[in-house]
Amino acid sequence: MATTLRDIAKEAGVSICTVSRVLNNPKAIQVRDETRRRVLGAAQRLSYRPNIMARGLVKKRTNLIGVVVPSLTNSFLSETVQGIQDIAEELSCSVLLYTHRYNPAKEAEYLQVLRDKGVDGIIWMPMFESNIPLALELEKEIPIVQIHTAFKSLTSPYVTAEHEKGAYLATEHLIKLGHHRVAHFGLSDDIHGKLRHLGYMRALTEYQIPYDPQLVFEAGYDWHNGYAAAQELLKLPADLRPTAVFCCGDMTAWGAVESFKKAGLAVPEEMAVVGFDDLAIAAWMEVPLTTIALPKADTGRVAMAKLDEKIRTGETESVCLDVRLVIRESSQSSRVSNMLSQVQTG
Amino acid sequence: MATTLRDIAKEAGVSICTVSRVLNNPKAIQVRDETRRRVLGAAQRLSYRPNIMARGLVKKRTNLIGVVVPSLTNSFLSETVQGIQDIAEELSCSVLLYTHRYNPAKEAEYLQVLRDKGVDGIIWMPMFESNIPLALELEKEIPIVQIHTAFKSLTSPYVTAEHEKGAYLATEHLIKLGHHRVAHFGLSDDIHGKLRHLGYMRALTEYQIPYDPQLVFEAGYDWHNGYAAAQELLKLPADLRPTAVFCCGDMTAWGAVESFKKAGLAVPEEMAVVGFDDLAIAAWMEVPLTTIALPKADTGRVAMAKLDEKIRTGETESVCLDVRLVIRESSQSSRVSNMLSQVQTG
DNA sequence: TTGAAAGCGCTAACAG
DNA sequence: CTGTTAGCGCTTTCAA
Repeated sequence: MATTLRDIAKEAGVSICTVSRVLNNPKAIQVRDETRRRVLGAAQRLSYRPNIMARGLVKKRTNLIGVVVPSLTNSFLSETVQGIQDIAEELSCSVLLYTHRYNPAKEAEYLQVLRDKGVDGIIWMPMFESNIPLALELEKEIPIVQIHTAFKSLTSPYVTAEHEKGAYLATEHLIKLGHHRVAHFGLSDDIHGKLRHLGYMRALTEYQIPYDPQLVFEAGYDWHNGYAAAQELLKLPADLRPTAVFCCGDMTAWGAVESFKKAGLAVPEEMAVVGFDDLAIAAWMEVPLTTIALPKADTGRVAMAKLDEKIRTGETESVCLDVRLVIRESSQSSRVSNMLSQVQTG
Repeated sequence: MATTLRDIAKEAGVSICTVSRVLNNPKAIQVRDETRRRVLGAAQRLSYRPNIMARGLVKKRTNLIGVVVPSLTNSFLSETVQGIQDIAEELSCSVLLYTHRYNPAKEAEYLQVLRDKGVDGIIWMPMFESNIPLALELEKEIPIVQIHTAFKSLTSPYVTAEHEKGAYLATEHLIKLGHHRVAHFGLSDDIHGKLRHLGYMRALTEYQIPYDPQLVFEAGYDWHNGYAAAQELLKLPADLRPTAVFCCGDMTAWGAVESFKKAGLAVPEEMAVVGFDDLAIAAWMEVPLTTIALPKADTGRVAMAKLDEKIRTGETESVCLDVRLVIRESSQSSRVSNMLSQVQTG
């Protein structure tokens, strides 16, 4: 059986409460040195470890936070979770992790389970509007921070990123490279997809390039989606074919690149491709991928810090983190990029 | 404030203990129907949710398990964790996740924290021998299941996979394809690396191919390692150059393939490549990668099931899960593979 | 069929 | 400086 305060008290010949005092106030003033030494010695000898549940029961604080995300089999989210963990550790707080795999009922269930477990707070990537009522209920009882996306009808703070701006930067980059027919592979029924599409549109507008709906292809975030969309694109008559495509994600872009290569199109010479996310693979592709770097781990880190603030002070601000255009070779030949970098450094 | 048993008791006009009885024994015999109804009604009305910590305190059971792995930014491990979660959910048990990022001190710390938190059991991917003494101590107090690799000096059961056999199958596959000079990119100071190297050696021996140390290159599991090892390999004089290489991981293989392509070598025609792991990317590469499929999610699922068994019965067996050769195009041209499949189906 | 009472291990006033 | 007391929310004998 684990040793308890009582055991130490007996061993040290003091009261339980004195033991508690010694153990909790690292530099306590209110304990005689001699006593302190005895207690510490006994604790050491009996290799005492506090019972977190008992402590939690009385302090109403578990040092446990819950995380609810759709999945981990997605390097994007796993990096975010990693970021959460990093800060959680600094705050010596543990992470209870739940992945609902895009199942609305599970998302709801996990949120509730987390509340029941008595976690101090929840970091949540909201996916289903159907769970808004539940979330409204929960956020009254427990601090919540939304990540990556946010239901604005909740009062809980969020940590997101400039998706729209990222899409704008990506598209602008292609336009500045001289492309006039820029396609977009993306999703129209998804929050991030919509924002990225919006950024794409804004760039076209600002650079006075007419919007051609034929150049927008529905495609999700998987490799296969990109591959398929590229196949569709290649069916366009030669004179309508775009010379560049902005993809909603790096995996999509990768699939597209493979598809283009298979069709005999050189990337970037005959088809420039830009992705979104800046996953590790972007740098490893045969033609390294130009993309938009999203704050993956940072989102997690900031969210955890905000949650902590919210738990302690009851308040915290939302933030929208910045994104960055990462220029590699899939959008331009290295000759061009060398010229560009000379211009920049010159 | 959350509603407690006391609130319900008052609302229903019964004792706290009766409430507890009703709520815990779904089909209890020992409560009058009328009473049961009143209690259930009150619980409903007050939207009661049990306080897990209080319950845990008295039952000495938290329905919490701990998972300690090196990292999540690794699709291999994130799939395993996903597998653990799947079964954990069925057992309605939550997962406390810790990633130590290959830091021995943290691994030790997390293991202890987990014990302190009062988790019912731990699933652990052991990484550092320096933590064996601690583990020996811990396994006396709390059920532990090792995954992916195992310290045999612990009595804790493990769930691993046939790495040696996988390496054997990969190498054998290349040999059967007619390759006589098969290189190996791998790690010599890592458990999995050693096993894979062993399997490679065994295949050579069984097929009476002399072992040439010049063909073994030290390379870790990252893309860059494969890329670098391939560069080294290409420095060999033409007559010594191997025609095939078995890599210790899919990322390594990917890096190698890119390196070969950049050097003008066609894969698989001039250089056959086989990986290990069967990550999602293996199927997406320009030349889909032949590889060894490891039970990633299954390892997690089985481990969680075993841990549960161990928690409940005190005993459970170790297992070594099987692996599978997945033949794609990086090891053989599609003509050959077509011929092969005809042979198989004919 | 129900309730009273003890206690899980810990913290936190309040006295001494 | 230290001990006494009460209680967190729940389960669980043991009686009634």
